[in-house]
Order: sequence, then structure tokens, then C-alpha cells
Amino acid sequence: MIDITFPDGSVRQYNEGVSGYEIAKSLSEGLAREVLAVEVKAADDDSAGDGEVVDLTRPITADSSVKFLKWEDEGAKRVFWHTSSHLMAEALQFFYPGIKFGIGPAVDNGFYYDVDPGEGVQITDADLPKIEKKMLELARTGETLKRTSVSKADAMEYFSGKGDQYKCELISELPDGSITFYENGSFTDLCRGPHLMSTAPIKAVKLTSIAGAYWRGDQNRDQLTRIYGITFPKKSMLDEYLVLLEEAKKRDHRKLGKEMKLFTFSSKVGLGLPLWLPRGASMRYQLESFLRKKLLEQGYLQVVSPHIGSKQLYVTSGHWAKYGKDSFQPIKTPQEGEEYMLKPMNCPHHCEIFASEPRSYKDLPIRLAEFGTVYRYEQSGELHGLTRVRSFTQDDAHMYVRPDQLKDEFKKVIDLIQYVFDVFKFDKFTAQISLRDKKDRSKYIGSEENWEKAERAIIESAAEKGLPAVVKYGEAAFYGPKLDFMVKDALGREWQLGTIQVDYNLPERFQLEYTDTDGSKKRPVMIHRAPFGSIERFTAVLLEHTAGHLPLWLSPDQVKVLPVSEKYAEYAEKVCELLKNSEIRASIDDRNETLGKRIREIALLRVPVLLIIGEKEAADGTVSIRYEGADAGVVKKEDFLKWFKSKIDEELHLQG
RNA sequence: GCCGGUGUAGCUCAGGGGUAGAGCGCAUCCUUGGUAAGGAUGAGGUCGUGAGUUCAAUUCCCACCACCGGCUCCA
Repeated sequence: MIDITFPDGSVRQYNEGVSGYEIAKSLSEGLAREVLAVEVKAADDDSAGDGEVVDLTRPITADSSVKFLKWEDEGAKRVFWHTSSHLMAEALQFFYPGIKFGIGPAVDNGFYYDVDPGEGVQITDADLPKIEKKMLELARTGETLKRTSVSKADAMEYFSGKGDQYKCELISELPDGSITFYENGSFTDLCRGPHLMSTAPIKAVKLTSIAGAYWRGDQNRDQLTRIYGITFPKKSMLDEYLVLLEEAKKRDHRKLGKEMKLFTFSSKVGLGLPLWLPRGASMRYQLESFLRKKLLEQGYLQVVSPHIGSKQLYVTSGHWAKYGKDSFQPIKTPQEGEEYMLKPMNCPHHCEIFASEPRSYKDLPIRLAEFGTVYRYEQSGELHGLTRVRSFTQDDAHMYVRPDQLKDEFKKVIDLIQYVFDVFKFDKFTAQISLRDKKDRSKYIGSEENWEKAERAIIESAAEKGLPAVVKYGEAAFYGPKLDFMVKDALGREWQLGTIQVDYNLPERFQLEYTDTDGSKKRPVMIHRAPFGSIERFTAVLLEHTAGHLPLWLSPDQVKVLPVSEKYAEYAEKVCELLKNSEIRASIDDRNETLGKRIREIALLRVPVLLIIGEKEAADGTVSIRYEGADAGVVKKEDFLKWFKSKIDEELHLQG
């Protein structure tokens, strides 16, 4: 007998080898119906964290604690979707005999499978409905998933027999003894699991899109067909999900940007070169002044650098060697051999500003800030609204610090970024520590020792700030590791906004130095940082998060005061008068429009509109003003201006 | 850059070998001051660009361009 401990702490005894499903069934039939997978942690496993999610049919052979996972549990969804990808594979195999399979994992919203349907065979959107139908048909038969352990040789024989070079490649990298197959119906796959007991719970299927994806993410290898899908245990859940998707699409910043007349693109101007329209520019300048105010408070010095720089500058920094051939190519001058580049980053310019005069240890840290517009020749397929463009403005700054100041300075920047995210209510960000690729060190410049120091500084600073961060290898910049702040857009795509980078390399390349206490020359350490990342991308994500309903102080037209009739113009004038000395700009709009149009303006343009509709006299003789705006209501006539001012103050408060 | 999809009025889209339609928006007038109001009238399109097939192409074929979904990349 073994002891099974439940999440509430209670313990029951079962026969050794009992399965999760049998335990669930012993507790209640209802639980057995709903449970999708089980999380098991052996009693003698004292590692931190959760147990292992396993098949419900897996025998449990030792004292363990168990937790049953139902649809609502995050882990269960992944199991559900992973099994769905096997179900899809089975359906694909039915329609495309000889199809070869790459990998087919669960993702945040569903699953995909990378497949190679064979020479000359193409799967297109038009094929998806029949595949969906087949999947449901197979699921209804309730085929079970059978797990078997296979020797490496047998595994290899099975897939080479099918001519599936992708699976063979995967198997070749696995240690013998660890290989398992899962079988559902006529489909057998190399897979570690875990899976549902059967495909029966899969009740609703939507294959969402088809795309190309390189095998193992390598541009130089085969491109497979990736089929994305999502499944649910109930049809109604799928419907809800599709509605949610539609809603999310309405918040797309590209759509809002057009509707709100913030920015546009023109193929005549060029790909990925945003044109900021008057309202967008107004918003952008307000974002800048919000940040500028904060920077000046914190001892940053503003600098300005040109939009071009001599090619030699980037050869020195190392950017030319790394990115030169993928950049906007150098500009020639009438002078033979003279070349300039559109500025792809601000750091080298700032390094030269640092080098422009002798620096003392007492001067440090020196913080040079600039809203610097940079130009990068992003691949055409990468361009995406304002989130990925070829000309963008970084809210950039570079700190030159003494080694003993590095961590403090770094932590201050973490505070700043957290402050900025707080103001804009980006509460669901991911902090990511981006380090070097563990295997391939050739992508990076600088000494092992300096990299060690830089990586340690970031890891420790984040830890000391209590910032929960995920570590990603291979995501560092070529000159140093980064701490990135990632935020999701309306459709769940993750974008890097804020970034802080530690850099020992550029100071060396630019031979930067300061005079230390003992008169010796020392090399400063450099921090690159940008809280917004780029104003373009930040604007995009902000629009999607707020669905375009920006804080009043950021709203492109600020306040519009619309008296509905001449009779109430005096209120509008009073309001404008009141705002004259504030940072809020108000305008009276007294075009002779119908009421319907004015109300539409509130809804469509998302401009804060104060619509003064009329006076109402109560029985006791007090007169109230009716108004429209972000909300609607009635306020006493004598309190009107006071009330309005308090609303404005509320909004201004956000600016800190 | 790669794979797939899309391109018709300001916007969202329908249509289809015989030179075009709807809803919304826009303009004028009327009506209404109450949360994307109603009525009437009207303007607006070389159907992404170029070449080809055809008596005839917006429609079919080809190329290119742009956009969308992914992949790769992201200083």
C-alpha cells in the first residue's frame, strides 16, 4: 500500500501502482469525469516547486501527493492541447498519407503541428474545415492514448521506415531508455507526454491558421507547414473564444491609429516609416514631456546627436561588423571614399560625448539622455504597425558609471521603469534576463570576464529588487546582457518595451576613461536603458491596452468642450478659461452640428468631450447642469467649475 | 528574406468575361437637444500596378507591389 496525500492535506491509502484516474474515481464520479491530468510529487522529492504532470493512466508506485488538474488549471489546458495536436496529426495522416511530422506542442492559446505533406502537396486554408471535421469524428470514437517505452533502435527503425527524417533527427538526440511513443488510433508519435486518457473530451475544434515555419527554427533548413489550432471541451467555450478574438482585433493599434487619426503609412514614403498625424504627434510629445520631466529630476543630462554618423563610428563600436550588411547602406558623399550611415543607434554618439572632456571619478555617474530617432533596415516581413518599424525614436540614455556604482544605478533604472509601467497600468509585464547563448559564444564581443561581471550585475540587481524574472539564453545584445520588460498586445503577442543593458565593451572600444582617486585612469561601465523602448512601440501597446481610451492628459485633442446650444456657451467658455493655465488644453467646438453627431464624436474619436447639454431646475429651485463625457450625469450649477476642476486634477495626478 | 492568405467607394465588405453594388461615413436640407437618432436628396471608384489571353478583363493567366497571419531576424 502507498500513501496518497491530497491538496487539503488528507491522506488515503491505495494499492501500489494505482493510477491517477482510479484515485479520482474513488473520490467521486464527477471528479473522474472532469479530471484531465494529474500532478504527482513523490514524498521523497524535496525539490521546490510543483510535481510532475502525468497521464491519468500512469501507475503511481510510491508515497506521493497528488493534485487533479481540470480544464480550469493551466497545466491541464496544455495537456488537452497537446493531445489535440496528436489528434490533428491523426486526421492529417488520413488525408495526406506519407505526411511527415516535425514537432507539435501546445502553446499559450492552443497548439500547432509542423508538418511536411510531401513533394508538391500543399495544405491551404480551404483544407482546414475538413480536417476539423475529421478530428471531431475521431474524437467521438474516444480513442485512447497508449504510452509505450521504446528502445532507441526500435524508435529509429519505426520512423525511418516511414521516411520521417524529422522524427529520426529528434530521436538521434535522445538518450536510449528515455524514449516513449504515444499512440492514438492509427497515429503513433514520438512523445514524452503527458496526454489525456482519450481524445473523447475534445468537443470543439478550430484550426486557426496555416503558416510556414523553419525546421528547428533555422532559416537554412526545410520550411515546414505549421497548422495552428485550438480545442475546447465544450462548443460554447470555442464560441466565447472566437468572440474574444474578435474583440481583441478591435483594439488593434493599427485600426485605432487610423480611426483616431494618430499615424499613417504611405508606400510612397517607404515601408515601415510611420507618419505621425497632428493628433498622434500631440500625444507623442506629451509622452516625451512626461518622461523628460522625470529624467531631469533624476540627474540625467539631455544631449542631441545627428541622424547620421561616419561609418567609421560604427566600425569602432562593432555594430558595422555585426549589422552592417543588413543596414540601410552607407551614404556616399562627393568626397571619394567618404561614407556616412543613418544612425541605427545612439550609443556610439553618446560615447563620443562622454569622451569630449576629461572625466573625474567625482563626475560619475554621467547620464546622457536623448529622444534619438534611429533607422534600421528591418526585414520586410517583420514590419508590423508601429511595433516594428524602420525609423523609430528611442527614449534612450546611457549611464557611464564606476564599477562600484553599477548595481545602484542599475536598480534605479529598474525603479524608473517600474514607475513608468505603473503610471500606464502595464501590470502584466514579464521581466526577462537576456543572457548569452550557452553554446555559441561567437556572436558576442568582449572578454569572458567582463561578460561574467555584466551578467552577474543584472541577475543580482533584479534579485535584490525582488523582481521576478525569467532567464533566456541567447537573447543578449552582442555587446552585453539585458534586462527586458515585455508586454503583450491585444492578441497576446509579446513585445519588448523597456530595456536595461550592462556593457563593458563599448567603453573599451571607445577607450573611455575617467581619473580615479589615485590619479590612475579607469574605464567606466556603461548602462544602456530605455523605459519605453521606442515611442512608436510604446504608443502601439498603450493603445491596445486602453482600447484607445487614453488618460486625459495623453489624449491627442485633450478636452473638447461642446455646448449643445448657444445658450450654454458661457459654460464652455468658463471651462476653457479654467484650463488656460493648466497643462490641459481645451477647445470650444461650436460647429453647428446635430446632437447625434456630437455624441458620436465622443464614441468614435475617443477624445474626452465635455458636452454641456442643458440646465435643469429642481423643485427646490436649485439649478443643475447636465453633461456628457467619459461618463454622464448632473452637477449643481454652483459646483460646476469646482467639479470640473477636480476631474482634471484627478487625471493630472497620474502624471505624478 | 521565407511560407500562406488578402487587395473593389473614406471605412467594413458583397459581386462577377459585356467598364460596378450594400451598410456605415461624407455633403445639403428637414426633424430631434439624452448616449454611434430618424427622413429626403446628392457627391464619391481608371475594382493595388504592369504585361498577357480575348471582339471585350475589375473578373482568367503571369509578374510585381502593398497589407494580414506566422517563421527567421530584432543593435
